[in-house]
Amino acid sequence: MPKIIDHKAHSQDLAQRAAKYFSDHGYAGTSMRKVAAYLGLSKSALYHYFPTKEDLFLACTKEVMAGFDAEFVDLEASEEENLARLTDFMRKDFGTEMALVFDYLRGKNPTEIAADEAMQLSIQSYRKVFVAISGEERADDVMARLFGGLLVDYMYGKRLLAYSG
Amino acid sequence: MPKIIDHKAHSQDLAQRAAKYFSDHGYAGTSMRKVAAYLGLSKSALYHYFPTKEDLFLACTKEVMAGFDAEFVDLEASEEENLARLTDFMRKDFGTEMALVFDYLRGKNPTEIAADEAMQLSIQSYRKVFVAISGEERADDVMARLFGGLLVDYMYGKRLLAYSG
DNA sequence: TAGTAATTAGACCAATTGGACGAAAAAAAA
DNA sequence: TTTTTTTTCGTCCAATTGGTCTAATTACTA
Repeated sequence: MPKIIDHKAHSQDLAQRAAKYFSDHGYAGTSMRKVAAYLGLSKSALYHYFPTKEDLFLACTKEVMAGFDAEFVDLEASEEENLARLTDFMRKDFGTEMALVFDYLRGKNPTEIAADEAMQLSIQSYRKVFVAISGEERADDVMARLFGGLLVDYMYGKRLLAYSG
Repeated sequence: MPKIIDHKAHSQDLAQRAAKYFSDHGYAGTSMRKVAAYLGLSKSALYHYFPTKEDLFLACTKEVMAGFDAEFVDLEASEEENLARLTDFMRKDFGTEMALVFDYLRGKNPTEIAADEAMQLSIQSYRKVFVAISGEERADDVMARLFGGLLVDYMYGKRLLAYSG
């Protein structure tokens, strides 16, 4: 009956690519027309996969927040080496991803954030990586230090504080 | 000749209040009409003070980024106490202020950020406070840890990592 | 009181927005 | 081939956008 396309897989692919546009332009700065053009399809086709703009945005944040993997850690390597690799990996998209996160959390109060499934899933999957690298006890502290280093570096526009390889 | 109003002081007051609206709604999500209504004046009046939307936004970021003072530090108190007070103070508006910063930096590359006067002025004024609290040598590290703690706490929706009073 | 300049209000404009809709095109099943 | 269902396209709409312009209002000076 249908065309060959795997609807779900195609949706995820679109959402993943659309995430870049959202984080580059912000939620309100992104129009369905423009993101459709960016993805190379018509507005109607985009609406076929995502009934509303918010549906698309939520799919995007899910894709971004999910795309992180505890297999990243190299058990052979030292903590230093692992943190340096992780830092380099995260630095690439830190600005755009944080912009997306702040857009997503905008207007939510702490209670709502704590209850937000996507956000909590995301940060827990980050945490797992730090537990694997630095152990349960020091994980939170190391995570805060690395995020903070990236944040301050981002605002400086320089590599200064974050570990690096 | 004019009405009594001090044009410059009035502008700054408007910008300071408008900053809240911008960080709550994002740049593209803020319309001149709505922010004018929020400020309690007409759109034309707002345009009288800020010729374009971008002028208003820049004035807002300047107000927010400038509003930080090295006199915050209590030389009598311990480092712990100073950091706890600073954390509590920054936690209040951390989400909205970071949202504004990320909106401001959106699309800029590291070189442009490093060359951006407002951003560099802002982070240096932060840094001064940390130098006063923890000394020149440890200032950057402590700053990164505190920012990171606030960031992770914000994403958790809980007080967990940041120092607190 | 009359004059003058800063301030405000409201109508107006072209462009863009999110979304709805019906019809065309594509590809599988019969 | 014919049917059926998914995917795509282009058009249309009311609402909102940033910004301009003219007219009214204000509060000071003379």
